[in-house]
Amino acid sequence: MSSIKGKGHCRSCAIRQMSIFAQLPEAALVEIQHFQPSIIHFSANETVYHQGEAASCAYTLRQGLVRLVKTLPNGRTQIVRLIRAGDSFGFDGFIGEPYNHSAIPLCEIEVCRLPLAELLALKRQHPEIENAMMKRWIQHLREAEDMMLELGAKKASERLASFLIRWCEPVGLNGWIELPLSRSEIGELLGLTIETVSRFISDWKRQGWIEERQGRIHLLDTKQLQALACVDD
Amino acid sequence: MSSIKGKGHCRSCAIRQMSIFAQLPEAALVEIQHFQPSIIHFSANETVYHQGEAASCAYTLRQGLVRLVKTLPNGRTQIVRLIRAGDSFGFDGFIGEPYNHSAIPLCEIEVCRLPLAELLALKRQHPEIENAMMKRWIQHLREAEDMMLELGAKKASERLASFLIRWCEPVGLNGWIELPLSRSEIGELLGLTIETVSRFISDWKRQGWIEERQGRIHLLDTKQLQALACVDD
DNA sequence: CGCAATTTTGACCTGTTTCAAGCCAGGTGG
DNA sequence: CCACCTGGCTTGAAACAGGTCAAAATTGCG
Repeated sequence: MSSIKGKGHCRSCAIRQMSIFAQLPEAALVEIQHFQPSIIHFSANETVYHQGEAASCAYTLRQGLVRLVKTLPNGRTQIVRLIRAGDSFGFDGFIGEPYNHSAIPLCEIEVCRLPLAELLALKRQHPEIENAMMKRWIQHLREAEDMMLELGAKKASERLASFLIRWCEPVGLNGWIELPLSRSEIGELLGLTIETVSRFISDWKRQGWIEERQGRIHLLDTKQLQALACVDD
Repeated sequence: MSSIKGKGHCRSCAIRQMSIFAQLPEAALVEIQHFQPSIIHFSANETVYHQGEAASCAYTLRQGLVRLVKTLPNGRTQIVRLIRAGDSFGFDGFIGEPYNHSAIPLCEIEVCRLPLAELLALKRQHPEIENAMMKRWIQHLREAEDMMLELGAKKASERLASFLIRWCEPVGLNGWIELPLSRSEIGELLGLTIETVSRFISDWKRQGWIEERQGRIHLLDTKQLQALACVDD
């Protein structure tokens, strides 16, 4: 079950530097002490909010990984974005619309729940917040465009190679990194079946281009993957 | 060739009501008279800006239709958004990034070119502009998510039916409406080949579900199309 | 150890692309 | 005014990528 762990305080927040409140000056942090969003824990697959629900809060992810998923009436699904610590999501209420997707944790997570009304007021008063939110929306729009290119113009192996390269970027392309997505979740993200994902990964392991141990992955031959991936620009 | 037609004046702009300046009070319009963006004409397929170019201006479309296209190094392309009159595009410069896509007119167009530096200043001074831009970004993000679902989770016929229904919505689903996209442009948008698009459209014409004359289209049996489309919610 | 869940693999099938003609409408020039 | 050309659209046949279904292998876990 989800559990409220108490109230958050921006002043002492460990991940504030990664959030939309990063640029707020110390003075402002004192000033907005009345703003105490709830800190909430969710376990894996325990939905934070459902597609279609009225959107009265946005969320900032403090720990873990969340997938934003859209579902078709016939049950087919598509992951439209992965959320990492520091990222915020669920702003549909700002335009008076219900949530456009469901938010489902990939593992145990901790979020900071931000009532939109209060957030709106803060945003008005502090241009730094305003600005940070704007930048993130534009960035997300760019990422969404990139993803549409992946889904619309690339083949299975190209999408998968490109995904692995992007995923491993933080470790410079030659270290081990956690891959907390199951085969079927990778499939949901890339518009492929679990079998297709598994086949290519197995094949590339046999080729010696990647290796995997206990949910961690390591790219050995990025040249080959890069070539497969149809990398843009 | 593109041609500059002069300077725009928000006060007398015919499409201001549809733009991000819609909510500005009359008083503000007088106040910002120094803001005179260029009005520019482009002919069909004459690129407004290229993917990768430094982004120093955003644009508001005054007339016509624009496609935002991403291109892979191997030449494959994907239309990531269609822009209609009143819509703005090309804000990548706000986060210091080059354009993430190319903007190419589908027909003769007229745009209002907004220098980002000036727009940023206006946005700071006038919360109405700020707010209107925010709403549009959120809306575009939602539409992008919808499109990812289309591309990732739907079959060819489902994508096409769903596209036609959305396109014809403005005329209440039983009038004639302009369809200024060629088969190959529809394909680029939906991640399909021109042949696949043509086959389904021809088939549905034979079934008597749609008709088409001189670039205009008319849905006769929306029930059937709706069923095909896997309509969400 | 033994069970359940996930992943892998194989065989087969289907939807979509690819390649190749043919068609049709609109525009041009003889 | 008509033959011709051009570009977009349609249609068919064959190839192929990826999906589906089913079974086996592996992994994680109590």
